Amino acid sequence: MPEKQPAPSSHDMPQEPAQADRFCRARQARSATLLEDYAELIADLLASGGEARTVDVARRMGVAHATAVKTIARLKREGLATALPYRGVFLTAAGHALADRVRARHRLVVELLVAVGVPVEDAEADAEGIEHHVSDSTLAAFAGFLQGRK
Amino acid sequence: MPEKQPAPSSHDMPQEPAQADRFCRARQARSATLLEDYAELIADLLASGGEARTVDVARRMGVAHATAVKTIARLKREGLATALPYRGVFLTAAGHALADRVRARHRLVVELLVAVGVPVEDAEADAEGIEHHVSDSTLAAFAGFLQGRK
DNA sequence: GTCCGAATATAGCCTATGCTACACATCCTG
DNA sequence: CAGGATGTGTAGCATAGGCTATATTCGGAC
Repeated sequence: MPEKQPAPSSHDMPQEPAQADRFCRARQARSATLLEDYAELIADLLASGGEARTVDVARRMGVAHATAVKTIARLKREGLATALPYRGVFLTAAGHALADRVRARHRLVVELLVAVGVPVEDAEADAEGIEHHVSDSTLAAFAGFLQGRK
Repeated sequence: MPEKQPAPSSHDMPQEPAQADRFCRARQARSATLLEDYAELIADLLASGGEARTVDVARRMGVAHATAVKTIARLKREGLATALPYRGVFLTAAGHALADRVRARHRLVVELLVAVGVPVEDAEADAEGIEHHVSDSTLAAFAGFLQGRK
């Protein structure tokens, strides 16, 4: 048995278990993404208009309303939201807490991007995807960096 | 008909179509993520070991080998890879091009994160998720920022 | 050359996330 | 207060991306 030779490594690669970990974490972040986005959006709608209608949520997410209904059902299942039939959607305490965390993260990511020279519009758009993959450590570094250049 | 009043806006919200666009783009990026990651990993394996075995791909992605087989089938379907049964996996020209783009993006993201103070380990981990959401505009800004502080 | 273990592939199942089409409620208008 | 527009919910379908369990094939040891 060739005893797993480390390969002719003409080119560095990360250690295998560390790499698998990274991908697993990225996958997990991806699956949390949707609920986070919905929670944030619903919180924004509640704050700005007083109510969150499924049709508004759907329009703003850019999906069919049936899709929004299903995702809201999942939010309810996970204890993040409540809704009575034909009334709007509301967030539980947990839902609000999640939305607050996500929003803070989003703002910081946008600020950081802008600080390094990304146009505001692009920063907003990219932040929508990036925010879900920013670890606490990275977030802290962002805050420190922004602080330092004020 | 109340003519869609802009809502008591106690709190700013993005324009609705722009926001939907952002979410759509984020969703699209998310669905491209997997293929990009696989292409990059396979390219790395080919470069460092000379061959990419499905078992290695699976181990490094942190998934069951059956999952890797399925995703590789999708790569083939999309014209990014080729594979003969029981031989390794190879990338087409398109696959290599994709891998190169992804790799360049990955490196730049890591560099940027490190430059603003993120520990290398965390930068590597977060970049795995972030890289798929960085637009060309943002990428260019990153490059400019790094250039400027050299 | 045969046989066994490792690698590979297939099959079948599950959940998440989209969609369209259809059914039912609500509410505003006249 | 009747009726239609609009909002809401349900049903059924598709694909992506996980998994486990079960073949198959390959390749090296003997």
